[in-house]
Amino acid sequence: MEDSLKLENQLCFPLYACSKEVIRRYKPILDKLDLTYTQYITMMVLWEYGSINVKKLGDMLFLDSGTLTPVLKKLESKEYISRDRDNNDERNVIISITKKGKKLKEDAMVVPGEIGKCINLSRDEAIELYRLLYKLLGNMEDNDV
Amino acid sequence: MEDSLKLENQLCFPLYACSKEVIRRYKPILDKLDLTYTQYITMMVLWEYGSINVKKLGDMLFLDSGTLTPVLKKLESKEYISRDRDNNDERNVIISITKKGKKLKEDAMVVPGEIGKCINLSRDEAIELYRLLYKLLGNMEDNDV
DNA sequence: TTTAATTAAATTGTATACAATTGAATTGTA
DNA sequence: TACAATTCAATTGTATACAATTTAATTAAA
Repeated sequence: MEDSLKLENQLCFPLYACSKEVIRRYKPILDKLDLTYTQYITMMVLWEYGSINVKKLGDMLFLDSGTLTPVLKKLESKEYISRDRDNNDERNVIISITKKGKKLKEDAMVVPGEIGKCINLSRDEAIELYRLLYKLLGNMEDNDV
Repeated sequence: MEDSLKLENQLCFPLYACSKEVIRRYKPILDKLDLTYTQYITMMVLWEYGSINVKKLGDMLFLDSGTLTPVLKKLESKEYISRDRDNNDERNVIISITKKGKKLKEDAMVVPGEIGKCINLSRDEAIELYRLLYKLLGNMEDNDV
């Protein structure tokens, strides 16, 4: 294939560009909550589960401890979460949401709606995009193990 | 919406996760060429156009000079590109591919095929994903200006 | 035509990302 | 039970990303 190295013929590039551009759209919205995007998706897991250890959190977010540790320390300093060693297995650190962290969810409720405004895909398209992304994600995980 | 803040209900998150995972798949392949992903997509533009200024390159790659300057200095140190002020407008810096940079393309020809192996979408699905990503990207650019 | 506004690249500061390594805890096994 | 292998979080080192600022060059406007 002569053109296989053209930027416009890549599937990965629009994926990469789209991801960054969407996250850029999050910034002004999340700034009001004093959260970064990484902190926001971390809080999302905590809003849903209340507490979870770093390993499982990393599996969910596709992030390793090298990335998560500083993010979690930051969220701890903002008093949205607490970090404690697991007494049953001291290797694990359990992250738990605080009262202040739970309260933050109320302010965050507006975020998905705000982001939705700049997505501009039809409902069917959004569903199809979602399906394809998770299919791709699943395929790649299989090749891992 | 009660569940609008659940991770699994986000469209952005699989976009973000997918982008990172695919780029992670590039790493062992690009390591052989001693290129990072950002350096690789930069070289892609240069392989196609030969020379381009930093502003236009940034528009194409969705990257600003804060990101590009160090990437370009690195590629310059590897002698794949040269950086020169534009004599017609000294504000611009023109990036040009070198002989060594052109030669690198031969080795890079295998990359798209290697990546293709871990994508595992049907041809129709890949085309549809590509379409949706560029549609989303286009929509967001409109809301910019 | 002198000054004001704009533009482009570089710089600065903050926040990811991730590979590789380290150190402590736990598990598996001889 | 000892000890090797594994696991987890943290650390280290490198490379992005991007907002905001700075500096130099160019363009617009009074």
